[in-house]
Amino acid sequence: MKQSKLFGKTRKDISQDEKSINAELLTKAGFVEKQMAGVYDYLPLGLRVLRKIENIIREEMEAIGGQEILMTALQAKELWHQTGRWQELEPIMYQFQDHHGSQIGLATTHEEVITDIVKKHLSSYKDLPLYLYQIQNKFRDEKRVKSGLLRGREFLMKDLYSFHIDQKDLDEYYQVVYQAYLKIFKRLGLEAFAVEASGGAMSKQFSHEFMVKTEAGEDETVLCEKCGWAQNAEIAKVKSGEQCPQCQTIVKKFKTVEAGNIFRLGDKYSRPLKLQFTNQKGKLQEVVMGSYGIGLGRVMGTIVEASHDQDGIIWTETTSPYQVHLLNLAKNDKTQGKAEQIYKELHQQGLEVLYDDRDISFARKLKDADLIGVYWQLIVSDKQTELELVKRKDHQKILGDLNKVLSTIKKSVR
RNA sequence: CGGGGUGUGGCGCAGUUGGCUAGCGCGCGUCGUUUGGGACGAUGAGGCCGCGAGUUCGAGUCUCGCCACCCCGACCA
Repeated sequence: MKQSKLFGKTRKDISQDEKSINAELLTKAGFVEKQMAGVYDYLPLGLRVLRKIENIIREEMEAIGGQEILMTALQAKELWHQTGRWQELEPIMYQFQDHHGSQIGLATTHEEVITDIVKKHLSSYKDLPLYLYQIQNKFRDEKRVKSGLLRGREFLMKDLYSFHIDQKDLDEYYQVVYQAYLKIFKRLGLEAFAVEASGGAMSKQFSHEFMVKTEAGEDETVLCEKCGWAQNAEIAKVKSGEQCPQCQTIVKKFKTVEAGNIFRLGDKYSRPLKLQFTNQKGKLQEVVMGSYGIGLGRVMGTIVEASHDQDGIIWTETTSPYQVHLLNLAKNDKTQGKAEQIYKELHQQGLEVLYDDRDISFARKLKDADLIGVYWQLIVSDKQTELELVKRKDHQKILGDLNKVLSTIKKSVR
């Protein structure tokens, strides 16, 4: 992609009202644009990152047997009435009347709908277990939005729902998802750890939250840095400064962001909505359910919070909007041609390249590149005869010819 | 839900006790000089001062009424 054609410019100044680091950097770098408080548009760079996050999550969902579907955001009151959540969620659900006088709600979550859909296609124990997921927008009329992408009113979320014949089967799959989640966050380049939490409005049974350490976080977690034991500070029996119940190390309290969560729902939804199946003995029985979420925008915001410096964002290898940011600092024609050639070559090698071909000063190119935060920066210039490959993460520099550069990048990508 | 604040070129902001032609920075256009860490000069385009009413010789500025938005706190993924 030639940067001269890229939609979305970097900006030096943005509104002083924007307090969060993630929204500030993402806006300055041209990844997102705020439409309203807690509602963000994604520009080309931002969407590329979102897609990368999405693809990693999708791959891991498929790997544990998930089948992707897409449910509606518009939902009728009737369905929600049956579980009692039309009233329960009234404070955060967008509810309104359409021109026919029907009561409609925008989905805050999809347990009711998925249960209703599955009911139409599930009848026997032979149909179980079943794993369905979607990546779709959720709407929540938060009393107070804040922290940029970390708490929005419209946000993209991956939600997986599982259906089982009994609690035992759910418990086993719960562990599978647990491991898949750890893998997802690892692939995203985030250091996440699972903490025990109460199920909140979703479930009465124990659940887990996947937390990432950052000052921008709204949650507090008691964590043992040695063995990884952790609990949500709200329900933790062990307090900061006390000994870890597993390894006796002193535990500490950290601010964290909840990037994902998993719940055992049991029959909370299958009972009121009558999602039943015929068991081996020919009798009707309630399906046992689980639900598992990850907020994609929140993940994106969390990466920025957890990985940036004074100059800008530092994307992780797998979430960087492009793999390489090629910077043309040349002014004479010969080097200009060299940059063009390298751009074509990298492209042929199958690498995603953002090529800064703009006719502006070198200083602005470097500033912009640091702000945008692509994982690798590749600099072509008159002064330096060799190519300069810079890892944005630690400013580690590698000088060499194109072959050396290519092998370094490819080795890093694996 | 409580508290605080803001609406002025595309963006960020200033605008005094009401006063004359509404400014500054960034960005954008043109020309020239520059080129390894946000270069410089010249020149140009771009405004229903949130909306409505009122006071006044005169309103961005004062009064009243709307509308919209933002930040902080409690709460919540």
